[in-house]
Amino acid sequence: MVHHIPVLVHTPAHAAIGPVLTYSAEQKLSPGTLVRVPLGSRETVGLVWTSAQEPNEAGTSPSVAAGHVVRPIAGVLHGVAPLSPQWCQLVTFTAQYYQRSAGEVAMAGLPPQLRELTSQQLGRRFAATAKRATQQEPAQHDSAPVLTPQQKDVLVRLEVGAGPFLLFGATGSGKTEVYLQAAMRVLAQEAAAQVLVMVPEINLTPQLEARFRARFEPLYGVDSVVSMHSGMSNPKRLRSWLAAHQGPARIVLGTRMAVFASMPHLRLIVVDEEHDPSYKSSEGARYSARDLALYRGRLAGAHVLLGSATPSLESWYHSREASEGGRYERLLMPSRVGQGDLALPLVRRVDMTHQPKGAVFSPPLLDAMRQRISRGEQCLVFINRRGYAPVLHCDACGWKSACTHCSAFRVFHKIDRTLRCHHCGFTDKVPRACPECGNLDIGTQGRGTELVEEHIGELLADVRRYGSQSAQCPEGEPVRVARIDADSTRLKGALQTQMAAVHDGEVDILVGTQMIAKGHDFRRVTLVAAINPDGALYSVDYRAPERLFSLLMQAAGRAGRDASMGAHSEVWIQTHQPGHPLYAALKNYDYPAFAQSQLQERRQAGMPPFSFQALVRAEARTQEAAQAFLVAASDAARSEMAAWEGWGEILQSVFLYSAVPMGMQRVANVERAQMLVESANRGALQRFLSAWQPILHRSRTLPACKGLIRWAIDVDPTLV
DNA sequence: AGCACGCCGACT
DNA sequence: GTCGGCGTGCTC
Repeated sequence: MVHHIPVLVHTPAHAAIGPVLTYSAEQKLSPGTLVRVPLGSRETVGLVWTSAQEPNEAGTSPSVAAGHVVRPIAGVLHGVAPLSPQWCQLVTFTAQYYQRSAGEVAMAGLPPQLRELTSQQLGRRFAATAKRATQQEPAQHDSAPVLTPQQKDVLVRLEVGAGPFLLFGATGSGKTEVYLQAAMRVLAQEAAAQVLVMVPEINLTPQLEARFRARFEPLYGVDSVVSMHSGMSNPKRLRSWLAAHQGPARIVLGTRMAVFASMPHLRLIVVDEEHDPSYKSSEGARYSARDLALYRGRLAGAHVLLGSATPSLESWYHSREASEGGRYERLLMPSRVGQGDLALPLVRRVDMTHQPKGAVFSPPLLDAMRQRISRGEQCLVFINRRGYAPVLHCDACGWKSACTHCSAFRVFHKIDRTLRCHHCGFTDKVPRACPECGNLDIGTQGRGTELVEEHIGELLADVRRYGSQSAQCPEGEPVRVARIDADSTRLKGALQTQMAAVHDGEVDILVGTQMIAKGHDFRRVTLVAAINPDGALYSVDYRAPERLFSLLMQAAGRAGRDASMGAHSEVWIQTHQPGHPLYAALKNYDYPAFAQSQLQERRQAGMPPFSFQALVRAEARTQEAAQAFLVAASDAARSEMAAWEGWGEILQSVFLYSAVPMGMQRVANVERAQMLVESANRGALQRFLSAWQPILHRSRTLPACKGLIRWAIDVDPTLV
């Protein structure tokens, strides 16, 4: 008896190939089974799927396009249990909601090595994982600390409530301990229970992993805590995946990709720093791991706990009182552990309009830094651009260091005397003279981390440090400045090494980008300074203010983590807008006030969460082709759908904006354009997008669109 | 997405 | 004379 088997393979949504392929097999195969199938001239891994077709008179056999020969399955990946119906449902939902093919989503959610290994190799891996799990070595277990009343209260509410929960907790209020104990309770309640914990960045996984390992490995054995992120080698990733899929992994820690981890007994999902933009994928299926976590939680009957000191406006809005329509339960942890409310650093705003013109560091800030350093305390300096100066320019002829491939300026890196494009990577030596007119006197514009590092070293060259460890040096020691940014941490492990140096007190001033605001606690830092954060106040990106607020709150959390120093810690903001409401709210650490004003603006402007958006992006050889494609596709949508029965209402509620060049119009000689689609009704937007997909695909071939390279739909986009 | 087939420029 | 660029088209 030959059966027809529906199979998903890795193909994009708009490929000419069907979303589900049909193969033949001797035996019936249940959905979720991994198989090897021939595809064209190659063999690839596929996933047995449930037929999307209506059952016909012959049963449930899926339809095959006329004239196609059905090829037999090459083999089954024995040893790997089928993916659960729930996991398949998560794939289906993701594909539908984010307008991609189920095959693409499914295969992207599986470890890459699954596609490369043979059935036998996998079988061996499978056995190895199972064996490791049985070799449990008892180890000293890290006992849980005494909880604050706030933490206890939150844990009780987690147990009695249904969720989803939004844990609104100040930096340092002990959110991680809540995650640990919530996980502990879930695991204790049910023999096979599993917990998924997500963090926004790879950098944050090692320290979290260490804490979870110390707490759970002694109780649940080796492999009971595994990580999943893109920085791992493929074999390690497969090992973690198998451990989660088979059950020995009780805790999975990871970045956004971990939301697709196969966890048959998932009971709790934690999304730490839930507001972080990294949860939104920016390539392939552009999913939001936070949103998918909520969906998956509902599907699996698992509790979902979102945590943040500065929640996303969406989550904040959804956690309003249930009587006002809120859907999440808001849990509060306002104060820092063991220190009371007094321990939050004082926020000082320096009015730069009253400071010497062009000063990078205002005199009062410099004085404050001098004092701290001479006492042996540390300072953190934030600047949002890496490199020495964002632009090089010639006064004589007006030449600027534009990138020849992108609509951006190339950044001057003094360290290796290069001009580098941060968008396409195009790099060459800094010219000695202006390339246009030969003028020898070319200057810099703006400032980056390298310049600030150099500059602060010079300004404080005379300061001597009399820390406790330099007692043997009565004259004191010179100031040591370090810089941490994407350039200084390019090498593997460099970030850890540099952070360790700061912890060990080998650095007095740390200059860096946002990178240093996240995760790491610096016990001896008592002053945090934002040199020039105003840019976000005028940005075209309507989410820039909330990102700035969140960054500054996180930065403030870096200061005064040590109880003895907390009392006099300070956050300095150099600004030309000292009266701006954002800074006023920050001064009081009043996120609710900030969120309320932002939500009010969003409501008035009809922006998310009061509307739903999608963006179609097009990339082409020329800007004209990119826009022509978008215009053609939207014209076709309007004219074709108008004739469809029952679509009047949908078309009326979906608004198509005009095609415009993207903010970064050209990258690596590719022109980019976008078109915003908006609706107050999520369902209408969804139905429109699904129906639009084939029209978009067809528009590609129009003569006016010659030169189009690719296009993609981005649902709930973050950049507008 | 892969991978093959296919038609035009600089090298052994 | 070949190697190799990536443009178009196909895969159950």
